[in-house]
Amino acid sequence: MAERGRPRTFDRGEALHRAMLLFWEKGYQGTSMSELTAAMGINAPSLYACFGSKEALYRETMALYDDYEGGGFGSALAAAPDARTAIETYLMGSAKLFTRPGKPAGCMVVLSVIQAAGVSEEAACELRDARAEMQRLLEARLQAEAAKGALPASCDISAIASFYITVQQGMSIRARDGATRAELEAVARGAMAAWTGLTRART
Amino acid sequence: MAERGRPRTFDRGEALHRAMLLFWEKGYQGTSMSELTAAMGINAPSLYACFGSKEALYRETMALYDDYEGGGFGSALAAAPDARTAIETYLMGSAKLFTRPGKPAGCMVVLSVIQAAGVSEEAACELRDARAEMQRLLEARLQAEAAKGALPASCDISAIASFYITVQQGMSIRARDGATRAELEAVARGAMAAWTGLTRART
DNA sequence: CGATTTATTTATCGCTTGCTACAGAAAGGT
DNA sequence: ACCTTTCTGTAGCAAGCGATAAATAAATCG
Repeated sequence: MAERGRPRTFDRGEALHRAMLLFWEKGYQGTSMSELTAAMGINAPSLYACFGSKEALYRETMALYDDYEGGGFGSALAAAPDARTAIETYLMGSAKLFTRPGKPAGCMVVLSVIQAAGVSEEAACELRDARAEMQRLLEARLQAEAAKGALPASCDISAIASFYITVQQGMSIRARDGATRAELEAVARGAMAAWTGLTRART
Repeated sequence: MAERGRPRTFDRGEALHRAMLLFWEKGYQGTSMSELTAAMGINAPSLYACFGSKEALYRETMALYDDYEGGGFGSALAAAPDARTAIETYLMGSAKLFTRPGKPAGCMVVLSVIQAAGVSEEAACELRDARAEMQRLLEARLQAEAAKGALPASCDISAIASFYITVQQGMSIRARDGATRAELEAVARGAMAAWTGLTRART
């Protein structure tokens, strides 16, 4: 079953990647079609034929980000020997991810809380779910630790997860504001200083 | 020295306040002139005559926010009996500020890291300075505590300030994402659990 | 009063936005 | 060869953007 018709003259994945970098940096509304077509090296009709619409393209770049840029945290959390190490790895990994040279600072999913303004309600829900998923992952890891008996049954797992998620999201903003990797790592270490207090059994 | 010419038919402060709420909620690019004029109850020429341009209006709303909405933290920090209480008050106050019913969620200055996209370089610097000012305030309060001898001389004051600023900025995002005041307060308490570890003398 | 000053209304301006109609080009199918 | 299918470039759509020109209205000044 060979492909019929005139073959595409550009690499779809490469074009998608370039679109992702633009959306990541400037948000949905902040990125115009002319910027997109210029960066992707194609004309508007090719973009629409290949991706459907600006919003569909945006959602696809978000999925690409989830898979290749923001990813790996789920397995990393599971692989860590204990929950404390898992969360520390999560924060230290975020510090590195948020400050990679040549890539926009901060996390595309986190910043989309604001950057996705103008997108449809449906897409906004998708993004919100992606954010909630991270909280769910953290809670699951903590729950597993509690099941092992390594965490007091009385401690508030969702509050712990919420705290570390908040720190990580704050790191996204700080990265956007110019914070270096070293600064973010110091923040991560600061957050880990709360571990003992957070996981102590309730009185 | 009475005023010459036809008097203005709208209240400048009231119009500015309404513009602030719009910019706060939707950001600079996300707010259009037609939305502004509709919300302010005036026509475009009145807006330009009174405020100069969309960007000038934006900067003026930011100043208004600084004075009346985000303000009070400087004096609150100084009034607290000790640095720990000062920071706890800062975070708990933020939790309240970020979730006031009838007002956009989160902090206008913090969210401007992203929401101010499209604004001039000069205005962006102003906003960045406003953010840096908060870090400076926290550091000054910690420094004062250290001068009293209530904080080990060896602890890293800028790292402590950086950590709590990051948490507060993270809370802004969480608020935008729908977090309740109670959730944010739990995060604030979580951050305070790091205090002992952060302020312990270095080994 | 008339002259001056300022604000308001109406009706745009030039430009960019996201998007698409159309004609031509390059492949496979038969 | 010819037809079909798919992609590409040009050219342009309606709508909205930020901003303004011109005419009118309402105040003070002399």
